[in-house]
Amino acid sequence: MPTDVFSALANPVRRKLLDCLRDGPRAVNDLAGEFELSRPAISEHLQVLRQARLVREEPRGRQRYYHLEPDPLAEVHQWLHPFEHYWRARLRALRDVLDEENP
Amino acid sequence: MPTDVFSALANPVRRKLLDCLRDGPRAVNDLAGEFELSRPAISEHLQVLRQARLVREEPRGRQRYYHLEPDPLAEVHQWLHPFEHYWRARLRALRDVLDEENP
DNA sequence: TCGACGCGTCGGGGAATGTTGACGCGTCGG
DNA sequence: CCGACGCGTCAACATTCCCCGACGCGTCGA
Repeated sequence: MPTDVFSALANPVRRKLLDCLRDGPRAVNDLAGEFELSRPAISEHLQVLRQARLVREEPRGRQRYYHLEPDPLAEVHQWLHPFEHYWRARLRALRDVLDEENP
Repeated sequence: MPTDVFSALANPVRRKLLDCLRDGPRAVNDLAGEFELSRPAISEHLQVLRQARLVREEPRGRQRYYHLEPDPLAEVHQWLHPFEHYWRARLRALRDVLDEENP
Protein backbone atom coordinates (compact mmCIF):
# COMPACT_ATOMS: atom_id res chain seq x y z
CA MET A 1 0.00 0.00 0.00
CA PRO A 2 2.80 2.53 0.74
CA THR A 3 3.89 4.07 -2.55
CA ASP A 4 7.63 4.45 -3.07
CA VAL A 5 9.12 7.93 -3.04
CA PHE A 6 10.46 7.88 -6.59
CA SER A 7 7.03 7.14 -8.06
CA ALA A 8 5.49 9.87 -5.93
CA LEU A 9 7.98 12.38 -7.34
CA ALA A 10 7.40 11.29 -10.93
CA ASN A 11 4.40 13.60 -11.31
CA PRO A 12 5.05 17.35 -11.75
CA VAL A 13 1.84 18.25 -9.91
CA ARG A 14 3.00 16.33 -6.85
CA ARG A 15 6.44 17.95 -6.97
CA LYS A 16 4.82 21.38 -7.12
CA LEU A 17 2.57 20.41 -4.20
CA LEU A 18 5.66 19.65 -2.12
CA ASP A 19 7.15 22.97 -3.19
CA CYS A 20 4.01 24.76 -2.06
CA LEU A 21 4.13 23.08 1.34
CA ARG A 22 7.71 24.18 1.99
CA ASP A 23 6.55 27.49 3.47
CA GLY A 24 4.12 25.86 5.89
CA PRO A 25 0.95 23.77 6.03
CA ARG A 26 -1.95 24.60 3.73
CA ALA A 27 -5.52 23.46 3.15
CA VAL A 28 -6.69 21.55 0.07
CA ASN A 29 -8.79 24.23 -1.63
CA ASP A 30 -5.96 26.67 -1.08
CA LEU A 31 -3.52 24.27 -2.76
CA ALA A 32 -5.94 23.50 -5.59
CA GLY A 33 -5.99 27.21 -6.41
CA GLU A 34 -2.38 26.93 -7.59
CA PHE A 35 -3.32 24.46 -10.33
CA GLU A 36 -5.71 24.26 -13.26
CA LEU A 37 -7.11 21.04 -11.91
CA SER A 38 -10.26 19.98 -10.10
CA ARG A 39 -10.15 19.65 -6.34
CA PRO A 40 -10.65 15.84 -6.40
CA ALA A 41 -7.54 15.52 -8.58
CA ILE A 42 -5.49 17.44 -6.03
CA SER A 43 -7.02 15.42 -3.25
CA GLU A 44 -5.92 12.17 -4.85
CA HIS A 45 -2.43 13.48 -5.54
CA LEU A 46 -2.23 14.34 -1.86
CA GLN A 47 -3.26 10.79 -1.05
CA VAL A 48 -0.33 9.47 -3.08
CA LEU A 49 2.01 11.82 -1.22
CA ARG A 50 0.52 10.62 2.06
CA GLN A 51 1.11 6.98 1.12
CA ALA A 52 4.73 7.88 0.42
CA ARG A 53 4.84 9.54 3.87
CA LEU A 54 5.84 12.82 2.28
CA VAL A 55 2.94 14.76 3.80
CA ARG A 56 0.87 14.55 6.96
CA GLU A 57 -2.70 15.77 7.41
CA GLU A 58 -4.00 17.80 10.31
CA PRO A 59 -7.79 18.26 10.53
CA ARG A 60 -8.61 21.81 11.54
CA GLY A 61 -12.32 22.39 11.72
CA ARG A 62 -13.87 21.57 8.37
CA GLN A 63 -10.63 21.97 6.49
CA ARG A 64 -7.63 19.67 6.40
CA TYR A 65 -4.18 21.17 6.54
CA TYR A 66 -1.34 19.27 4.89
CA HIS A 67 2.16 19.41 6.32
CA LEU A 68 5.42 18.66 4.54
CA GLU A 69 7.18 15.56 5.91
CA PRO A 70 10.45 15.55 3.99
CA ASP A 71 12.22 12.63 5.68
CA PRO A 72 11.63 10.10 2.87
CA LEU A 73 13.43 12.46 0.49
CA ALA A 74 16.61 11.34 2.21
CA GLU A 75 16.22 8.02 0.43
CA VAL A 76 16.36 9.81 -2.92
CA HIS A 77 19.39 11.75 -1.81
CA GLN A 78 21.03 8.53 -0.67
CA TRP A 79 20.39 6.83 -4.01
CA LEU A 80 21.70 9.88 -5.82
CA HIS A 81 24.89 10.13 -3.83
CA PRO A 82 27.05 7.54 -5.66
CA PHE A 83 26.39 9.40 -8.92
CA GLU A 84 27.09 12.84 -7.51
CA HIS A 85 30.87 12.63 -7.71
CA TYR A 86 30.54 11.62 -11.36
CA TRP A 87 28.49 14.53 -12.62
CA ARG A 88 30.41 17.01 -10.49
CA ALA A 89 33.60 15.94 -12.24
CA ARG A 90 31.95 16.62 -15.59
CA LEU A 91 30.70 20.04 -14.51
CA ARG A 92 34.15 20.91 -13.19
CA ALA A 93 35.68 19.93 -16.52
CA LEU A 94 33.16 22.14 -18.32
CA ARG A 95 33.97 25.04 -16.04
CA ASP A 96 37.69 24.58 -16.70
CA VAL A 97 37.11 24.78 -20.45
CA LEU A 98 35.08 27.96 -20.03
CA ASP A 99 37.76 29.45 -17.79
CA GLU A 100 40.37 28.69 -20.41
CA GLU A 101 38.40 30.42 -23.15
CA ASN A 102 37.52 33.44 -20.98
CA PRO A 103 40.52 33.91 -18.72
CA MET B 1 9.67 13.30 -26.88
CA PRO B 2 12.44 13.68 -24.27
CA THR B 3 11.23 12.04 -21.08
CA ASP B 4 11.83 13.96 -17.86
CA VAL B 5 14.36 12.60 -15.39
CA PHE B 6 11.93 12.09 -12.51
CA SER B 7 9.69 9.83 -14.59
CA ALA B 8 12.70 7.88 -15.78
CA LEU B 9 13.73 7.23 -12.17
CA ALA B 10 10.24 6.17 -11.13
CA ASN B 11 10.81 2.58 -12.24
CA PRO B 12 13.00 0.34 -10.05
CA VAL B 13 14.29 -1.57 -13.07
CA ARG B 14 15.59 1.64 -14.61
CA ARG B 15 17.22 2.70 -11.33
CA LYS B 16 18.96 -0.65 -11.11
CA LEU B 17 20.08 -0.30 -14.73
CA LEU B 18 21.77 2.99 -13.86
CA ASP B 19 23.38 1.31 -10.85
CA CYS B 20 24.73 -1.44 -13.11
CA LEU B 21 26.23 1.10 -15.50
CA ARG B 22 28.15 2.89 -12.74
CA ASP B 23 31.11 0.53 -13.12
CA GLY B 24 31.38 1.02 -16.87
CA PRO B 25 29.53 0.47 -20.13
CA ARG B 26 27.74 -2.83 -20.74
CA ALA B 27 25.86 -4.57 -23.55
CA VAL B 28 22.13 -5.21 -23.53
CA ASN B 29 22.12 -9.00 -23.14
CA ASP B 30 24.65 -8.63 -20.35
CA LEU B 31 22.39 -6.15 -18.55
CA ALA B 32 19.29 -8.28 -19.16
CA GLY B 33 21.02 -11.11 -17.31
CA GLU B 34 20.67 -9.10 -14.08
CA PHE B 35 16.87 -9.13 -14.30
CA GLU B 36 14.10 -11.67 -14.60
CA LEU B 37 12.75 -9.86 -17.61
CA SER B 38 12.75 -10.41 -21.34
CA ARG B 39 15.40 -8.65 -23.39
CA PRO B 40 12.83 -6.45 -25.22
CA ALA B 41 11.65 -5.15 -21.86
CA ILE B 42 15.21 -4.14 -20.94
CA SER B 43 15.69 -2.65 -24.37
CA GLU B 44 12.65 -0.45 -23.91
CA HIS B 45 13.70 0.65 -20.44
CA LEU B 46 17.03 1.63 -21.95
CA GLN B 47 15.17 3.66 -24.54
CA VAL B 48 13.41 5.60 -21.80
CA LEU B 49 16.76 6.25 -20.13
CA ARG B 50 18.14 7.39 -23.47
CA GLN B 51 15.25 9.82 -23.96
CA ALA B 52 16.03 11.23 -20.52
CA ARG B 53 19.69 11.56 -21.65
CA LEU B 54 20.76 9.38 -18.73
CA VAL B 55 22.55 6.87 -20.97
CA ARG B 56 24.36 6.93 -24.30
CA GLU B 57 24.74 4.05 -26.74
CA GLU B 58 27.92 3.00 -28.46
CA PRO B 59 27.60 0.37 -31.22
CA ARG B 60 30.43 -2.14 -30.99
CA GLY B 61 30.13 -4.82 -33.65
CA ARG B 62 26.79 -6.52 -33.30
CA GLN B 63 26.33 -5.47 -29.72
CA ARG B 64 25.43 -2.08 -28.34
CA TYR B 65 27.20 -0.83 -25.24
CA TYR B 66 25.34 1.59 -22.99
CA HIS B 67 27.22 4.27 -21.08
CA LEU B 68 26.07 6.12 -17.99
CA GLU B 69 25.48 9.83 -18.62
CA PRO B 70 24.70 11.16 -15.14
CA ASP B 71 24.46 14.90 -15.88
CA PRO B 72 20.64 15.09 -15.81
CA LEU B 73 20.72 13.73 -12.27
CA ALA B 74 21.93 17.17 -11.26
CA GLU B 75 18.42 18.42 -11.91
CA VAL B 76 17.06 16.00 -9.32
CA HIS B 77 19.73 17.07 -6.88
CA GLN B 78 18.87 20.68 -7.52
CA TRP B 79 15.17 20.10 -6.89
CA LEU B 80 16.00 18.18 -3.74
CA HIS B 81 18.29 20.84 -2.32
CA PRO B 82 15.71 23.21 -0.77
CA PHE B 83 14.32 20.26 1.22
CA GLU B 84 17.68 18.98 2.35
CA HIS B 85 18.17 21.44 5.19
CA TYR B 86 14.71 20.48 6.47
CA TRP B 87 15.20 16.75 6.79
CA ARG B 88 18.76 17.16 8.05
CA ALA B 89 17.37 19.20 10.95
CA ARG B 90 14.96 16.39 11.77
CA LEU B 91 17.66 13.73 11.63
CA ARG B 92 19.90 15.85 13.83
CA ALA B 93 17.08 16.15 16.38
CA LEU B 94 16.60 12.38 16.30
CA ARG B 95 20.32 11.83 16.87
CA ASP B 96 20.28 14.24 19.81
CA VAL B 97 17.45 12.27 21.44
CA LEU B 98 19.33 9.03 20.97
CA ASP B 99 22.51 10.58 22.38
CA GLU B 100 20.58 11.72 25.42
CA GLU B 101 19.17 8.26 26.08
CA ASN B 102 22.53 6.53 25.52
CA PRO B 103 25.13 8.95 26.84
C1' DT C 1 27.71 -17.41 -48.41
C1' DC C 2 24.79 -18.79 -44.64
C1' DG C 3 23.21 -19.69 -40.22
C1' DA C 4 23.55 -17.86 -35.53
C1' DC C 5 23.73 -13.93 -32.73
C1' DG C 6 22.62 -9.19 -30.72
C1' DC C 7 19.59 -5.81 -30.92
C1' DG C 8 15.52 -2.41 -31.91
C1' DT C 9 10.84 -2.09 -32.74
C1' DC C 10 6.04 -3.25 -33.48
C1' DG C 11 1.39 -5.17 -32.08
C1' DG C 12 -1.31 -6.44 -28.46
C1' DG C 13 -3.04 -7.27 -23.91
C1' DG C 14 -3.30 -6.26 -19.13
C1' DA C 15 -2.46 -3.22 -15.32
C1' DA C 16 -1.85 1.22 -13.40
C1' DT C 17 -2.52 6.24 -13.54
C1' DG C 18 -4.89 10.77 -14.14
C1' DT C 19 -9.00 13.37 -14.29
C1' DT C 20 -13.69 14.60 -13.64
C1' DG C 21 -18.71 15.01 -11.93
C1' DA C 22 -21.62 13.17 -8.44
C1' DC C 23 -22.38 11.85 -3.87
C1' DG C 24 -21.95 11.69 1.23
C1' DC C 25 -20.09 13.04 5.64
C1' DG C 26 -18.66 16.18 9.19
C1' DT C 27 -18.35 21.19 10.50
C1' DC C 28 -19.37 25.97 10.84
C1' DG C 29 -22.47 30.19 10.79
C1' DG C 30 -26.87 32.23 11.14
C1' DC D 1 -31.67 23.47 13.32
C1' DC D 2 -30.37 24.04 8.47
C1' DG D 3 -28.06 25.53 4.53
C1' DA D 4 -23.41 26.33 2.90
C1' DC D 5 -18.76 24.89 2.93
C1' DG D 6 -14.52 21.85 2.85
C1' DC D 7 -13.19 17.56 2.02
C1' DG D 8 -12.70 12.37 0.78
C1' DT D 9 -14.22 8.87 -2.14
C1' DC D 10 -16.55 6.47 -5.90
C1' DA D 11 -17.79 5.24 -10.78
C1' DA D 12 -16.37 5.95 -15.21
C1' DC D 13 -13.51 6.94 -18.85
C1' DA D 14 -9.14 8.11 -21.34
C1' DT D 15 -4.42 7.72 -21.25
C1' DT D 16 -0.21 5.88 -20.22
C1' DC D 17 2.83 2.25 -18.64
C1' DC D 18 4.80 -2.45 -18.53
C1' DC D 19 5.66 -6.71 -20.50
C1' DC D 20 6.01 -10.17 -23.97
C1' DG D 21 6.34 -12.87 -28.51
C1' DA D 22 7.27 -12.06 -33.21
C1' DC D 23 9.67 -9.97 -36.82
C1' DG D 24 13.47 -7.67 -39.32
C1' DC D 25 18.05 -5.76 -39.82
C1' DG D 26 22.96 -5.64 -39.45
C1' DT D 27 27.16 -8.33 -37.96
C1' DC D 28 30.14 -12.10 -36.99
C1' DG D 29 32.07 -16.92 -37.57
C1' DA D 30 32.53 -21.02 -40.26
